[in-house]
Amino acid sequence: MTARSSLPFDPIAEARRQWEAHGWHRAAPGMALVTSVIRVQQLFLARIDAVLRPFDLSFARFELLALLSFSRRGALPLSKAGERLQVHPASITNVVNRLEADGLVRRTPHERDRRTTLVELLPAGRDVLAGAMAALNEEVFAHPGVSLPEARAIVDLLREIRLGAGDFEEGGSRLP
Amino acid sequence: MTARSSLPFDPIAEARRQWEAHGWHRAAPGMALVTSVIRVQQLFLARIDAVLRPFDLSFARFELLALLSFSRRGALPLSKAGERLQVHPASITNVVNRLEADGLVRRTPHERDRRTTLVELLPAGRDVLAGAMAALNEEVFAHPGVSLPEARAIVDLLREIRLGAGDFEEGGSRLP
DNA sequence: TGACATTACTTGGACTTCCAAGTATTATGG
DNA sequence: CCATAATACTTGGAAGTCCAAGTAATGTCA
Repeated sequence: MTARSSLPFDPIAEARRQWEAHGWHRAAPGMALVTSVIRVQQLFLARIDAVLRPFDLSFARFELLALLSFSRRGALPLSKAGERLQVHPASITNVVNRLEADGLVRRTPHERDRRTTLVELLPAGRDVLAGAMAALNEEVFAHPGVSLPEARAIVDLLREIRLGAGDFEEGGSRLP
Repeated sequence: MTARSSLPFDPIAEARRQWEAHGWHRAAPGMALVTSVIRVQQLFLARIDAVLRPFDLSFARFELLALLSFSRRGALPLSKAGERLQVHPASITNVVNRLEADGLVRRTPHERDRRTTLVELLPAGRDVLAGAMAALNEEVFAHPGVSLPEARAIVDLLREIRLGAGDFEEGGSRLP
């Protein structure tokens, strides 16, 4: 679970020192930022995977179940799901295959557009999701490792990065 | 490269709305934090991979080359490298296999401890690293998508999360 | 209408990461 | 000293991701 023994020093601070020592002053802060984000993501994902393992879910599979449960009809085109979860179409196919094999969702043809396939949340999927959601909320999301104001601050700052990267449009309407 | 079309709204804000609507108030901020970190990591990693592709390097391979270049003798035990890069031993084996096949590093037996294998940076590896480092610094690290004070703020906040997760010990000595 | 582009999904392959188990070597304690 | 534990690395397998290419269906424009 990437839970190696803890180091006697901050590896990112050490890396920054190396960058400065080599004269890469303009890049050092960005390097520290990028490396920090990657590392914290690893830590979060390790915790998430550990919590979801008893439910036989990966985070990607959990996200798809959650997304479907929030949709009006409990069903979405694969393309819409991939767009919302920001993953490659092939990955969606893979995730849906797994969930379908476990009986948590099923594929349904689209009524008008025969290119499109819908993923539909099944009752069994809703049950598994409920348990996984409670566990994740309690064991990970409720204890992210920083105070509430700090969490808000990080989310706001990271939002700027996502916006700058063209992840979404500022101030759009609702309606997914 | 996970560079799907941009959404007309912020998917994380939308998710938070769903959490609140379901009464999961205690978990909503943490959910937004965790999801933000995961998404920004994907964005950074996509940019990094694109820049490193011409050098035939993954970020993991780049990190190992950089780590070796910073070490006094240009060589480290596999175990030390894995510890510093915070990855599974099997992953280090894999990364070293790739770099060795490309002639960028080589394995060397440890003089005293015959269990241990050293990875040694070869001149070809140093050359490739120099180019990749310049490209990464210029094209990614120098433009992380936020201002310098904001970058510092994020690094400091994320440091708290890493520290709380037992990633490293506060105020240790230098010496990697 | 009919060629051509676009969209939606699937498939196969290359990579990567992790875990579990196995081999080899070194350290430890009675 | 020797059985046992711990450490270092490798291997094989399961998952997951992405890309490139392929099939099928729909849209577009002359």
